[in-house]
Amino acid sequence: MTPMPTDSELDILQVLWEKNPETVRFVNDLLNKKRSPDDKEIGYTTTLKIMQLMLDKGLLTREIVERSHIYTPSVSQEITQTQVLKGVVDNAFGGSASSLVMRALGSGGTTLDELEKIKALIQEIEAQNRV
Amino acid sequence: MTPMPTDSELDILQVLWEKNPETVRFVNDLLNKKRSPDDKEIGYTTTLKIMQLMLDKGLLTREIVERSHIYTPSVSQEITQTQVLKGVVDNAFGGSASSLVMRALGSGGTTLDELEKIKALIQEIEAQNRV
DNA sequence: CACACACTACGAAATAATTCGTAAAAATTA
DNA sequence: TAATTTTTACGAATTATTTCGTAGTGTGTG
Repeated sequence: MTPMPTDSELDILQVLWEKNPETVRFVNDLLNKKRSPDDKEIGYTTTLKIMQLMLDKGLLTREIVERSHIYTPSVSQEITQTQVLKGVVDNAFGGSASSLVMRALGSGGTTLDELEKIKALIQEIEAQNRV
Repeated sequence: MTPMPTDSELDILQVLWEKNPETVRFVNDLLNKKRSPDDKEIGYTTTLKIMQLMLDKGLLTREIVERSHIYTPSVSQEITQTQVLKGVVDNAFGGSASSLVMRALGSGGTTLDELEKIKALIQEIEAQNRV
């Protein structure tokens, strides 16, 4: 299995999952656009270095198109998010996924619309379980 | 605000939230009992050092009882879990708490019983919102 | 062609987190 | 009371992560 991505690596993966595939330049520009204007810019070579390390670790693949490197995630968003979540459940929620869910729902930040979707998912899981 | 606890700090906080308040010896023993027998033991002074750092950061307080130091968390489980969750939502779920919830529910690990509790919580939140 | 520009490679510094050794002090035990 | 044990304090090594400077290479422009 690929190693757990670090925080900066997750920042980069999030860009690539959305915009995949892309160049270092593109990723770096977008990361800088996203961050609050008061903290310091990430240098281009910083992003480059991290993406090169991710390549070594097997988190990304790349191909050379017109002498520029184009990166693609080699780990899926779904698997990675599940992996991250498992880490957090263990590390901060005593292993209980449901207490994580309850905490997430309880601290606001979920619209009524989203609650509907979540209810629908629960129905689905229950139906699945009933088979 | 207190800083975000590191991974080892969260391990310790989890013990103290549950068993609070306790000594370094107790925490260290319990942490070692919990971990898989194949990875190396955490040394007593390691746990001691981290708890001392946590004291400096304001994550713990302590009092001296019969010349032994007794530690108590000075951050609540609820606030800390919310803080950790916010970090993860930003760092791995593009800021969407509901997609974190859906992922957590989707990857199994939730019993029917827990699903019921979650549904109840959703009802409650919806009722709240309807006011 | 010479210069400026964009890109990659890579070493290494800076920062953060974890781990432990050793010393000192106090308590218990033999 | 001497030896052993328990505990805290603290410096320092180790490991992981992030950051960047500099050099090299190729492209295009004036």
